[in-house]
Amino acid sequence: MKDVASAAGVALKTVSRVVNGEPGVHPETAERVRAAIDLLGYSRNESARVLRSGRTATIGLVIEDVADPFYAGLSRAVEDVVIEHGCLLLSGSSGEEPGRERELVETFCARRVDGLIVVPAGDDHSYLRPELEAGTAVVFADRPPEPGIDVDTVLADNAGGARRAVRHLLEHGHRRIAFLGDDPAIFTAAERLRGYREELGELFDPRLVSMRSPSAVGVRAELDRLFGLDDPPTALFTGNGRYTVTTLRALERRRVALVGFDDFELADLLDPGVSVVAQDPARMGQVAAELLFHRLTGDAGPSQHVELPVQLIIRGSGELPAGSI
Amino acid sequence: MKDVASAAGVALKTVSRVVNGEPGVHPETAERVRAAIDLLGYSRNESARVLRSGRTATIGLVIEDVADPFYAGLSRAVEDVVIEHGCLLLSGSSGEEPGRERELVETFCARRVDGLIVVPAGDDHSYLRPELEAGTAVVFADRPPEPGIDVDTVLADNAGGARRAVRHLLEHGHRRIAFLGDDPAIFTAAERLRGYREELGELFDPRLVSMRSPSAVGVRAELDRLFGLDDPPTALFTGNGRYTVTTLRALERRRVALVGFDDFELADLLDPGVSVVAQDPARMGQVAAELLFHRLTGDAGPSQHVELPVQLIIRGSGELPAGSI
DNA sequence: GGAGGGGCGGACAACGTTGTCAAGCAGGTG
DNA sequence: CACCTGCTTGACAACGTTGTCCGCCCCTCC
Repeated sequence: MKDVASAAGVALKTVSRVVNGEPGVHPETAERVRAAIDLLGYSRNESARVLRSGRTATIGLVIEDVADPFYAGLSRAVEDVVIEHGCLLLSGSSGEEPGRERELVETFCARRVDGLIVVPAGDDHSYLRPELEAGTAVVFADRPPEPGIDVDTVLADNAGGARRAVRHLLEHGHRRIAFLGDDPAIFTAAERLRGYREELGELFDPRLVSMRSPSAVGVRAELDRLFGLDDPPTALFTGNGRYTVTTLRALERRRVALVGFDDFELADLLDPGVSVVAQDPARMGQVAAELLFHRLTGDAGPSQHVELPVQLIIRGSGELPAGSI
Repeated sequence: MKDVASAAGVALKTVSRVVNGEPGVHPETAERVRAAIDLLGYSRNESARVLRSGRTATIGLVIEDVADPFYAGLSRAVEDVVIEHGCLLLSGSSGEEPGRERELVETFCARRVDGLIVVPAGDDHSYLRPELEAGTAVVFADRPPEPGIDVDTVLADNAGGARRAVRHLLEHGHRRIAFLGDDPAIFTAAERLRGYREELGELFDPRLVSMRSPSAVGVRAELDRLFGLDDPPTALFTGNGRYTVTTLRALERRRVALVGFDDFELADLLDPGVSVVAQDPARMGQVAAELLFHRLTGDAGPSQHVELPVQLIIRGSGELPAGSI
């Protein structure tokens, strides 16, 4: 900028004014400055600007894994809102490790991001307190923060979706419905289990529940166990997208009534099409980002908690009658 | 940092030394400084550090769309390498718009990223010249830069993959093989068309080629046109993952011999399983990031051009005989 | 006891930008 | 002609960090 100023024969500040489109610069002078800028290929140093102004125009996003379609969709939606507000997005995958989550958040904060969107991997968010007090805006998405932390949150209607899935299977005559889901330490998994249990009421049987991380081998073994029971399940409810796919693969084209949580590409092309309770990851990302920018533009009201609806999509697998194995 | 210094009763510089682990500080003093840091919840302002040192420890990634599984996989791999080097990742989706690509690159450069990985959307990369001269390291992935720009590049063996796919179909008795692909203005689409054409040799028939953006309606119409020909195709070769899925959907479970470029989740669960020529997006991201860090650690040799192999995966659809429609 | 040296701590400038404040200048008005 | 006003421009400090350089203190050795 100094070079531009001397090339244009003006003061530093005048160049700054031109670069920032501030008023009060003679059009002719501004033109001369712009010419010098082009000539020298100058581009403003954002680090210095940040240092001076305090605003980084950067948002941090911590998710579990960008390579997971759910989070990829969420990311893209967040990115669109962020760009629209003239900001950039720093993103990182926690890989479901609380330590990594914390590291990412702290690194983002050291870079003075204006706001954070976090899909938490762990339960302990006390490390966020100093940041919150320092005025960093934070929004949690998909999973809530630990109880003591009071920030804007966007969740899906996990329990309601599970109830809807189970009700659908009950309506098709099933009484023995198994649940295959993630470790209940994960909030969404626990919520879906709750919905499943509530909807089943007296039909609930703990032997029909299998919750662990979705390895192909593990799921296969669990299916063997379930179908080996005296009173085996006639229908399956799978607790997330990856679980649904792993289960379908383990079933090896056996036709079993099944409803999955989360939609996934090609669910409609399988035979039968896979009925699912669909979330809208893009909407979740969009809402989270909008809540964040609402805070950034000065809203200091009480924290908001948004619950997004889910939708049952009927494609065939959920409508198979009992006894079709 | 100033507050920490006065709280610990030392000079600014001493705090700086402790924070950076520089030698020459009495252990006891360092301990006092660390206590003050914890007490005040201090975290170093990276912007100021960048301003002073010039290194941002940030890499920019421009892709087409994070929500596309191919780029999501690539992103994740880039992210892993970047984190391993103690850096962060700024990413943005160009949405296949050259203007957006340019904007993203320029914004990243204004933030003084140490390096850039670009999946270009456009053909004109002259805007990169000043950045390259300014010493920003750049790697192109998936598609090459315009001819005049000489930078490290990672491409898949697009033409070879297409040849392999076509050869596979020829080996199964097909002589009328249609190609459905993206606009040949896109490098990868053009290369795949070239491979298709070369492998077919005299069997090549321009009426069997359909290249446009993959809308559901468009693909349906093209299939109608192709199958309405006097001498209709007996097999399809689809030019990328999205095209393959759109085509499968348009086929409405008609059984047609098909090989797709790009692997996709659930390809194995469809009936028949979809044979594909698979790229490895994670490997591409990893190689691109490693090339970049190689440059950043001082390699000034001639630009490198890596071609990644592709792999034919046989699952059933590519092995259907002619006349099975 | 004094000189020399090593270990440690501190003062200061600089990175590139922007906010504050004031100066210069032309034109209009009393 | 003096004064005021409004427009344009510029000088300077400050943001928080790090690199350079200097000085102090204590120890050791002569």
